Amino acid sequence: MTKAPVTRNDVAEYAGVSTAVVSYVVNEGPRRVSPETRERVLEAIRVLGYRPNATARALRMGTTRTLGLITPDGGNPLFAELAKAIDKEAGARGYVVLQTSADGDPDTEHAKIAELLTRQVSGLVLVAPTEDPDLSDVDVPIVAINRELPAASSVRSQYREGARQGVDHLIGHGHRSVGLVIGHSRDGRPPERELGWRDALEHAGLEAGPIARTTFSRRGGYDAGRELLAATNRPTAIFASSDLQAVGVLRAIHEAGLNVPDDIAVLAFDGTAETEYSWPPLSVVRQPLEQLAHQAVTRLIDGQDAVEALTCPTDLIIRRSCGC
Amino acid sequence: MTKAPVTRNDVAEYAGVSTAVVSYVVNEGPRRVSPETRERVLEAIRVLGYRPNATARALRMGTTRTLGLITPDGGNPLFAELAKAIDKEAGARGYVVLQTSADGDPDTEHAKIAELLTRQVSGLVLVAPTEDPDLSDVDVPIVAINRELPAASSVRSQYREGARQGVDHLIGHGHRSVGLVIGHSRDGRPPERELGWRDALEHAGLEAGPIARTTFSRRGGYDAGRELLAATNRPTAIFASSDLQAVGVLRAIHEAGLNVPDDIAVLAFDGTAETEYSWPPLSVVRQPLEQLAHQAVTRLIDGQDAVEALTCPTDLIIRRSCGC
DNA sequence: TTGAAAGCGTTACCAT
DNA sequence: ATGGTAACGCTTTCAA
Repeated sequence: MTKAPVTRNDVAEYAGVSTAVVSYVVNEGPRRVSPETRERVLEAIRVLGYRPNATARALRMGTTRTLGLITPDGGNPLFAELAKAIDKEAGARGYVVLQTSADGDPDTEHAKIAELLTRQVSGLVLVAPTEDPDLSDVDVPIVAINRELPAASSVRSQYREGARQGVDHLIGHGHRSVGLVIGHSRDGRPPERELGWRDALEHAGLEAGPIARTTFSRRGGYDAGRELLAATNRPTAIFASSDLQAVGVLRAIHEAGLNVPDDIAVLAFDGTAETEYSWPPLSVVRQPLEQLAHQAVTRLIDGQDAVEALTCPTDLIIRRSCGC
Repeated sequence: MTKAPVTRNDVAEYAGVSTAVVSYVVNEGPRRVSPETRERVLEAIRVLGYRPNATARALRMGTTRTLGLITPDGGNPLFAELAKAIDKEAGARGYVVLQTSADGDPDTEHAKIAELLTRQVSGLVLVAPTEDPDLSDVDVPIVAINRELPAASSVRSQYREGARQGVDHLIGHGHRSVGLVIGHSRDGRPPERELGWRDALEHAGLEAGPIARTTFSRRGGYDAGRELLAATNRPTAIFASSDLQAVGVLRAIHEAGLNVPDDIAVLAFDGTAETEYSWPPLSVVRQPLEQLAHQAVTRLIDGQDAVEALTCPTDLIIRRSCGC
């Protein structure tokens, strides 16, 4: 259980070589090692159960090969799925990820960033939404996902285009009034998804339907759903800007004794696994989480200084809630 | 963006003291420092933007204050919520957590364990279910959550008692036939939750209802649900051993045009957030994730060698799917 | 109260 | 092809 750790010194001694040689065989470089010596070292490593100490290596090399990931809430399925994708990408590159939640609180996020920097992460992934943190003294590459950060690279889903495509689809079903459930604007400007919703309506010559602004949560969606249902101009379709909200909307509709999609159609943005088994299964505009993860990790590790935002197209997934 | 890192040496120089003194003030020990010197050092730290290098510290101290966490699937809400709870507990103790998924694959889990050990984690949390890994050369404390591991401490939800309580509740509603949706047995023995289900039935003098064995997934639950509905002895209530499965069961029932709970009652084990907004909201036996997390982290950090299993009681949460 | 220096496990340069 | 060794940034003992 708690044996004394085997160091590279022990291996060298056992194999009758210098520590440098052990290093050469462990790292397959930078110098060649004769086959027989190599074999001896390998044998020593096996016998002794030697495991290289990544901490010492990191100190020496100046890189931990560790990524830091901060999401607003690790318990949120969207962020959990994103995190999983990031871990997978990182793992494929020999990186490991320190994941933590900021609880949507700027101070907490700031503290977490500091902690991760102290831990010498090689790069930082910051996921929306939280207020912009102070990044002035950050000395590692950062990429923001679904979030615009001054002086940080950013990778995003095409919120606006995706939303528009989703709402277009709803309109295609003949709906003339499409309600919107969306979060509160963070920076005073209307959120991208709201813009996409407007784009679609406008293009179809329709009036903007009722809007319910609420939190990005199931509960928020539920409240918003009730609000929309109670409105004098009750919409015949609802576009929810997140899965969580959509699920809440669904509950509100069920409670009202209404049917989805016959009485009201629903379409959600995000497309986490949960939506596939809601009742009815939700048609969604799916965020390309794997792509976002891939791009983010690639940028961080390969250090494309490209600070310009990269946007990834979403995917319209048709299920039952839209009326297809 | 990429400035040269400020070391403790720079601080010492700037403050006109030795590096030892800087250490004393940063760590508030082990020696006292005169107020004015201390102030100079603090000032230097502030001006220079010095951030201690945790890697070097870890090397010197022999501990990284980092926990490793391996779940079968970080995208699974249950594990995501557990991970969040663990991160919170760890964070409160100044620890940070390296989280990764094993995809339910023993080889992957083994590889991840090796990677984390190389990273010198101070402790390892292994979450069920995967086949037992080889832990022989692990030299850090391990705690298994909801999983029995030879030579590892373990913290678990009271599966059997919780299941029994849930099924008892169903029986209390007058159900005489309670079906079971459960995973495949991993070690040949019947799973705890199945035992609990049997306990309740037996105690009530009821026959064991139909059982559908499937995967721990929404899809698995859906298939199992259809199976149970098609059975000649269709049960009037179903106990699902996980949220994911319950959600699948719900879908199968809806598709069959049946009503929950009027035609069939459903009760699930786990109690993740998703169940609160399913339709209808699921009554659940909730796993005490925060407690599990707290106990696991405490054991790891404080190193209670107590290898005996600790079990935490579950919580019966009544919502609508049981018929209350 | 403060400073010098050893040493944690590596890597890689410079010798040999 | 291999060995000796300095250095990475830090903590802490020992001396002053």
